[in-house]
Amino acid sequence: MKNKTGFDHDHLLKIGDFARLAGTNLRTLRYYEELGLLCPASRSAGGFRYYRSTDVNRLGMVQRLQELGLTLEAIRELMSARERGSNGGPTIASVRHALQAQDQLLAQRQALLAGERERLANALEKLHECAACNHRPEAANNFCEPCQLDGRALPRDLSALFS
Amino acid sequence: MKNKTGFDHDHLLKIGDFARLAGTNLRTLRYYEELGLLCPASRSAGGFRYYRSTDVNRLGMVQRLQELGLTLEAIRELMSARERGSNGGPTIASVRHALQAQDQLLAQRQALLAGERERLANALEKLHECAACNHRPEAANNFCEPCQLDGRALPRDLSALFS
DNA sequence: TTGCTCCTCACGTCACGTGAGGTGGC
DNA sequence: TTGCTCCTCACGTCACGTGAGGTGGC
Repeated sequence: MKNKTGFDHDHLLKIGDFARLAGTNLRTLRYYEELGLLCPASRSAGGFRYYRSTDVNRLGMVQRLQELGLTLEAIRELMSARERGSNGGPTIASVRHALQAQDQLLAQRQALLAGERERLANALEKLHECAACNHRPEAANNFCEPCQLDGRALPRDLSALFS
Repeated sequence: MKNKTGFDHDHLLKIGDFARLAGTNLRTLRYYEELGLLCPASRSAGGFRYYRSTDVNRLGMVQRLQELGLTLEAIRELMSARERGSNGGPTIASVRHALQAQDQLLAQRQALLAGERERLANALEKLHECAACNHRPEAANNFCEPCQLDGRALPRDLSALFS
């Protein structure tokens, strides 16, 4: 079960298999290793990277944090769980801190999205009124006469598309 | 009220003032013009860009769509409201379509975020159990003995941070 | 006229994409 | 041994960041 380098590669995946499992590609994995974000568990004598299958979970977290707009450097810091316990691994407290920080980011983003959807709904409602009106806003003025007279501003999301 | 180029620049903003108003910077505005995403309403004889203040709404929509991960090219297409009415402006139908497409993207993202928060909550709960246990998962095995015995896998979000 | 703002190159950066040319592993 | 996978450069791209050197506008 050991190869000639003396390292047991059972249960480890070559980069291609790991990439398929994780839904990413070779270039990205090599780049993440360069940044110290996700390193292979070992290398063969010929330089082949070998990954633990459980590291797909780590990669998944990186991907989800990227969707929130964090840079890879910020992600590395957030996931590094800086304090290390007596066994060399992260402490319970540091892991909790990292998870709570992520939850805060998610909650903030949720609030933004809810606000944006509400604005879109308002814009669509107003657009329904516009459909029954014989005026159209134009880029140059951003108001139609009827709305201008009663002081109702055009919703921003309509202004964005009519100009 | 007209300058020597014969163009009325009243109510128009120079790029710096527009950038401040919109919460962006000069380079970004020039780049968006290059892509045809947001063009100044006019130029002075000396080449100065002049923007309509209402175009901050258009820029805001670009920024919100960027946060959803769309490329600038995809944003340009989504906001171009391709069909144009008899007055040269976009039609009610094309604007409605663009707004509804955005709402779908937002709804999808909301669903993802809700799922992620649920997973984080599960991980934090499990972590609370771990705090009362004298084993710690390690990168090499991803399981502690007690959990391995009763077949409960480590939540992915914990695996991500313990390995 | 002074000073602040604007202009156009043009090179740098981040997070990869995409070959080129060569070698490892079952 | 064959063929598929992997390796390391290294240049390209997207969405800007950041000067350099020069000009416009009230």
